[in-house]
Amino acid sequence: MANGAITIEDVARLAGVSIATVSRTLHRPDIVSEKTRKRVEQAIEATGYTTNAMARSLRTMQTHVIVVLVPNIGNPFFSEILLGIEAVASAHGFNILIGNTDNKPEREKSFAAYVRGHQADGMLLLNGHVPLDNGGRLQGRPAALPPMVIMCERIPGLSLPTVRIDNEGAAHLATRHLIELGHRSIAHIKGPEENILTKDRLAGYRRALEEAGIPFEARLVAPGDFSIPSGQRGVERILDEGPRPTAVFCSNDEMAMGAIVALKQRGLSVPGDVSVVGFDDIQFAGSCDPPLTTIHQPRRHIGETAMALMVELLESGSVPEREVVIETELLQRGSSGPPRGP
Amino acid sequence: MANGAITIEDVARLAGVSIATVSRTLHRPDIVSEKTRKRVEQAIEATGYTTNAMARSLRTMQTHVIVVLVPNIGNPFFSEILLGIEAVASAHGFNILIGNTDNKPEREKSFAAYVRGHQADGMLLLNGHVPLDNGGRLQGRPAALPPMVIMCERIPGLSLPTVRIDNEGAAHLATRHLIELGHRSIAHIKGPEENILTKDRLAGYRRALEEAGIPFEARLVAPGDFSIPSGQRGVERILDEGPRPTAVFCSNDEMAMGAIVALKQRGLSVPGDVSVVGFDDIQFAGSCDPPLTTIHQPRRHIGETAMALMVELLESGSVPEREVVIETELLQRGSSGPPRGP
DNA sequence: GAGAGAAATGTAAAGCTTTTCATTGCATAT
DNA sequence: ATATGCAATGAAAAGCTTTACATTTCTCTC
Repeated sequence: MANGAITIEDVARLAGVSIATVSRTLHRPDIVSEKTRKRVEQAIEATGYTTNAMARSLRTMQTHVIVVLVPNIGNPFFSEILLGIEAVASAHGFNILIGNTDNKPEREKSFAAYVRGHQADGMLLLNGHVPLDNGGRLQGRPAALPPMVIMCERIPGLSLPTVRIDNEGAAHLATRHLIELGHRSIAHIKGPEENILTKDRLAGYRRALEEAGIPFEARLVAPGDFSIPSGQRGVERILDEGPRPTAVFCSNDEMAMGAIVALKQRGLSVPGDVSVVGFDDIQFAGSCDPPLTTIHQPRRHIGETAMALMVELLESGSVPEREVVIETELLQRGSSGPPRGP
Repeated sequence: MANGAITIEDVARLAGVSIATVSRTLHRPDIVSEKTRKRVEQAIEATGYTTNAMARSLRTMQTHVIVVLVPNIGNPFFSEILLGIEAVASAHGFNILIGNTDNKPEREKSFAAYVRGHQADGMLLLNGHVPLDNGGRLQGRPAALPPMVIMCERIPGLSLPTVRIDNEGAAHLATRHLIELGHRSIAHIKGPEENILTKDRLAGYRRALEEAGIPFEARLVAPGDFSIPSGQRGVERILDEGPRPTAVFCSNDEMAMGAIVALKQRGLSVPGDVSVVGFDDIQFAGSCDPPLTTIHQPRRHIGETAMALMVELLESGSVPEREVVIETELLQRGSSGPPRGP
């Protein structure tokens, strides 16, 4: 950096006091006399001093930085959660370091090292798995886990504070909505195979069918990967393979938008011929044509809650082994309606 | 933190060497004998040691962290630029700290303090203005600016390395595209008033009209704020105020999508009655109905270029006073076509 | 086998802050 | 005037690393 950096010593010299007094003026102004405080403040102003955060962190063992592990910042779903995290973080004097993992284990580990290397106080996990290596250690660390809060996906077999939505319940709600409209042949486009979200949402879909006495048909379930094109492909596959369903429940909104594109391309109307329901309520869900019926996740709120839990965890030191389940909501918009009469 | 932290000293003791040797084993393994290196590596493995990044940073005066100031991470436009930054950063061993400013000066300053406080080596500015206070000092700092690279918007009167696209030229291209299709009455929906992007794109629009001998009509220019609803309002206002234009060039894609919604609501077809052209090529531009004709900005590439410039800046120490202009491209999709014949 | 030179290792300082403990200064009470 | 106590300040250690310089150990040559 080589910038003749201004240190606390420079300020002390200019103010004619010891460095301890400068530190106190900054940290606990009440215990320093008014006269010297003024002098010190002037000196700080004159020199343009700001405390070297590294040195402070080294001394206090606190960085006030929280790492957030995100699979993909490009995904607007995550970015709104980040806004919620940000808001609470900055209100409590924390900064967040966003770790874009791309689902690559080596990237996850590199960010986990951040916490281990004392560059961050804790970690928020939006990626659905803890960066643990075989020995049950976090990237080589014995036993004690750093402060962590799991977000959005259940991680089985690990008791860490968790914030999540009831994916199974919400999927059940979405599917029941279609059933109540009168649909009996309801397709589903899944998310990526290993994903827990995928499993939970599929389970909710199946339970709703079951409860309504509708037999589950494997033919009506297409694989997907949460992308728009995979939604298109999913619909095409289902249409090609048998009689047309009257509704499709997609595991996220992007795929639902892809599904609508594919249906339109085949000359089918939405919701006239086929109803489509998504999941997430992303930004464009209300503005596409037709506006998408979907499950609204209060993303901002999820982020806020998780960060609040982290702050509590850091301040109390204790680990509140708690699971917060955030309420979701079905937004009924234009893409779903009753099936065409017989 | 209170985690009986493992320090370099613990490793040294276990390996029976001095801490200097441990440090060297980590830093310059070539200058330590094979035998001791093995012993040290074993001790590191056994203790699960990782170097305390704060202490290292304090010593080396380098953090390998770059702050990126973003107005709004929620905006997918920015998030893809971030991916580009991320990619180059991690390839060079840097981490990025995303500073979501919400366009609030106090937040910008708080992140600028990060650089001043030696918690970051440099700053990438996506927000269009440098967090300078009156005295021409960066948040109180005299003279020397920290390493900064400006992205996406020109900042007048400041000679810092810049990466941007040619907004005026791209807007000109988009407008000329409509003119070449045969349109003569072309509306424009602007971005936020103070924004430089707004001005540049408006200028490009005007130049294209001028070159084609089409008189500029203030009536055909509506204000906007880059949001979907503002695009809707813009179109409604133009339609309400006079004869219908046959095309609309919007200053970004969100507003273009809003414009399409509003046109459809009025029973107008796109592009049959009115052509719409956007700007940015956001993720959903290709999947909406009709697919949006727009200016493609290679966002990832922009991010990569800027971060590469930053790395160069940090490594060479010199400030390459350079302006890189990234090429844009007109993507002709379904939302634009020739005007209906007379 | 001695000595020179190179290689390997150790010692200690520096980087900047916070904080404990000690000291100074002052006011009040005796 | 002296003692007592409190408020304000200072000196110095600690936090962990890197690295310049000093020292030791080794290798090779004569």
